[in-house]
Amino acid sequence: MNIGELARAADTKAETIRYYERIGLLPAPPRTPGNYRDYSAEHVSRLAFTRRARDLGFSIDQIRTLLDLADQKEQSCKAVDAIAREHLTEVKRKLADLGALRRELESLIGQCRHGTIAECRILEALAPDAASSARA
Amino acid sequence: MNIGELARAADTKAETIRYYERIGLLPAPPRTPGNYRDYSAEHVSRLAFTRRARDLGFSIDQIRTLLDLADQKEQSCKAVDAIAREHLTEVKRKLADLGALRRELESLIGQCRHGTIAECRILEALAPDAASSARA
DNA sequence: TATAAACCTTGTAGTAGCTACAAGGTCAAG
DNA sequence: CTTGACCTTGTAGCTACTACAAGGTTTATA
Repeated sequence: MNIGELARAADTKAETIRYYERIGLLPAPPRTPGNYRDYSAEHVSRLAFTRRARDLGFSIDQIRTLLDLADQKEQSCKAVDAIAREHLTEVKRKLADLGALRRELESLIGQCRHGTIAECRILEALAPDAASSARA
Repeated sequence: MNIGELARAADTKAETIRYYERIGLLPAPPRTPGNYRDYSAEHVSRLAFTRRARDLGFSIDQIRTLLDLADQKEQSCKAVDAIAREHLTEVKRKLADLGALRRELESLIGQCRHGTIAECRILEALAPDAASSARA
């Protein structure tokens, strides 16, 4: 299976696959006589795992660790759980930040009086102490 | 006022200020005889505006436009309002995405049975069709 | 058999928004 | 007059790709 076929199988781009190989996330496959990469089913599942984890927002480094862990069948899954929880915490933090941001933006927009730039409340609100740039 | 003072005044790093100058976001100030940048109050408020807008998640390009608009006092503030609304829409989209992500992660973590890697539900759930990498 | 289209190869540079150096110049204090 | 804290430029690094250029391979068709 060549790189284009793998790309279609795992819903990725060929360039991304080469990138993953370069950074050591996906093992380099054997080559055909014509120097094409020749992938197996193992590559497909490893790449599919990676893509799914990326969709869920795990970083490349976290995925690298997860893939390493996945190969140690006898170990406890504590470390896996820890990575997932760590990521969840991060997602919750971002949610809180974005929620606050949303409220701020809505308040900003709510102040618009549809007048001229000179009396624009949005620009005023953006200039914290509003010394000059929006009023000078 | 030199770059360090401006940095403290606008809660930024000197390197960031130089970067903003390089990309044309902050106008290049005059220089002292010793070739130090020499900033005025106008620079402080422009930078403060920029930082505030960055904190609210506006892109550098959006800020560039906002700063341009802020100088056209007679124009209507429609364009300003449009940029803010566009950004709010984007923030809402991200909130929805992150919310969905959070639910997925919570469900993932809720499945953990604290056993071995071989029976790890998190890893299983991450491998979409779970062909081999997590089970082979 | 020729040739063109559709693939593949490598390497490099670009994206956003900074941040972190290195190697050197300037300035204020003691 | 030296020490240390500043400043200068230029370049490379960060994340996770994406896009291209210049060339080689394979496959289909005329």
